[in-house]
Amino acid sequence: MALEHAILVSLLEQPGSGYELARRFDRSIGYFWTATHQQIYRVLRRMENDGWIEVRAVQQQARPDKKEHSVTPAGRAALSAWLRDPVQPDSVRHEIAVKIRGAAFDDPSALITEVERHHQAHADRLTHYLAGELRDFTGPEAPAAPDAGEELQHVVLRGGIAYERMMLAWLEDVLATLRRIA
Amino acid sequence: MALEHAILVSLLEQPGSGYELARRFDRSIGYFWTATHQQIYRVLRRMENDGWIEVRAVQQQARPDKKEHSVTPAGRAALSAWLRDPVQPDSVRHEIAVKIRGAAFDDPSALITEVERHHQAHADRLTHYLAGELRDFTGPEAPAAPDAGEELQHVVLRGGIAYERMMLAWLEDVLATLRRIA
DNA sequence: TCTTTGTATGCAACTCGTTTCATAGACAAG
DNA sequence: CTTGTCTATGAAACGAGTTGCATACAAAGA
Repeated sequence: MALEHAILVSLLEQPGSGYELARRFDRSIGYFWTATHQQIYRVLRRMENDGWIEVRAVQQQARPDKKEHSVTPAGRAALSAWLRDPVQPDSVRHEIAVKIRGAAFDDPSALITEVERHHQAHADRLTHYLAGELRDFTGPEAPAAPDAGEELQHVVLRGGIAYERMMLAWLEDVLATLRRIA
Repeated sequence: MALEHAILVSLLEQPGSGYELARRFDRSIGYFWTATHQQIYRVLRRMENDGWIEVRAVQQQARPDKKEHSVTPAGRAALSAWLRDPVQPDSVRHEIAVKIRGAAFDDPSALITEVERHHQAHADRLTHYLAGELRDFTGPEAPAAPDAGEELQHVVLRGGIAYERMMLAWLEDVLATLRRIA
C-alpha cells in the first residue's frame, strides 16, 4: 500500500492538484510507481479524511479551478513512520519471462517480434532517462553542489538507467537464444 | 491477466494439483510471477469452466487425495494465442525507490538499515539462483545437449541472475549516497 | 460555428490480489 | 494422546487497480 506514500513524497516535493499528480505519475515518480487519475483522486480523498493532506481551492485564469493539496504535519509523520517500517523487497513480475518459458510449447520464432518490441521500448526509456540525467544532474545546467533531495533523485534515476541497461542486455541474450532454437 | 497463462505453462511442463502449483509459485516460475494458493484454486476453477484444463482425481497413499490438472487442446490454443498477442512491457514498481526519494524529507540515515536488509535479500536470492544454474545447466549433472525447453528455462534464469546483480550494484550505490548525505 | 485538444474532477462497475479463516487426512515427536 | 507439521482444498471479505463513462471550462483551428 505505497500509493499514499508516493503521493506524500510527490506533494512534499511540490504541492499540486490531482490532475498535476496524475501527470507526475506519467513521468518522474511514475517511473517507479504508477497510478491512474481515478486512483489518485480516490486516495487523495481518503488522505484528506485521515488528515494527512489539506486542500486549498485555487482560481486560475484561462483554466478551470483546481484544488491544491499540501501535506500536513500528520502526513509528514505518517511518511516518516512508513520510511522506518521494514517492507519486504518487491517481487518482480515479468510477463515476458512467462512468455519465454511458454515458447517451449509453441513456435519459438513467433516470439522474436514480441521480444524485439520490448527491446525497443526499453531502449526508448533508457534514452529518455539519459536525457533527463543530462538535463538535471550531469549537464552544464545542473547544480554544482546538489542538495540531499537532488542527490536522492539522481540515485533513483541511476537505478532506472541500470535497470534498462540490464533489460536490454538480457533481451539480446533472449533473442540470440530464440534464434538458436528456431 | 497472466496468471492463467503462467499456470498453463507450468501445467504443460508438468501436470499437478493446486497445491503443487502453489509450491512451484514459491520457486521456479514464481521467481517471475507470484501467486497464493487461494488465487490459484480460484483461477483453476475458472480455467476448468473455460475448458482450458481437465481434472483427474488421484488417490494417494499416506496422503490426502488430490486433483491432478492437465492442459486440454483448447488450453494449449489459448496459450498460443496469448504468446502472439503483444503486451506492453511491465512497468516496474519499486517501493524502495519511493522510500529513497522520501528520505529527503526525513533522516536519511534511518533508511540505511532498510537498504542493507534489501541488499541482503537480493544477495540471498542471487546465491539461490546461481546454485540452481549450477545444478541444472552449467554443472557436471547438467544435460550436455539441452533441448528447447531447457534452453529457454536457462535464459529466463540468466535474466533473474542479471536482475539480482544489477540490484546489488545499485543498492551499494544507494548506500554510498545515503552515507554521503547523512 | 463546430470540432478538437488540454485542463480539471469524479462515479460506477469490474477484475485482480491478499488476508483470514476453516476443514481434513496422515504421520512424527514428545 | 496431544501437539505440531505437511499435504490438500476451499469460502469469505477486503483492498488495490483498471476501464469506461460523465461533466465542465477554455482556447485554437478548420
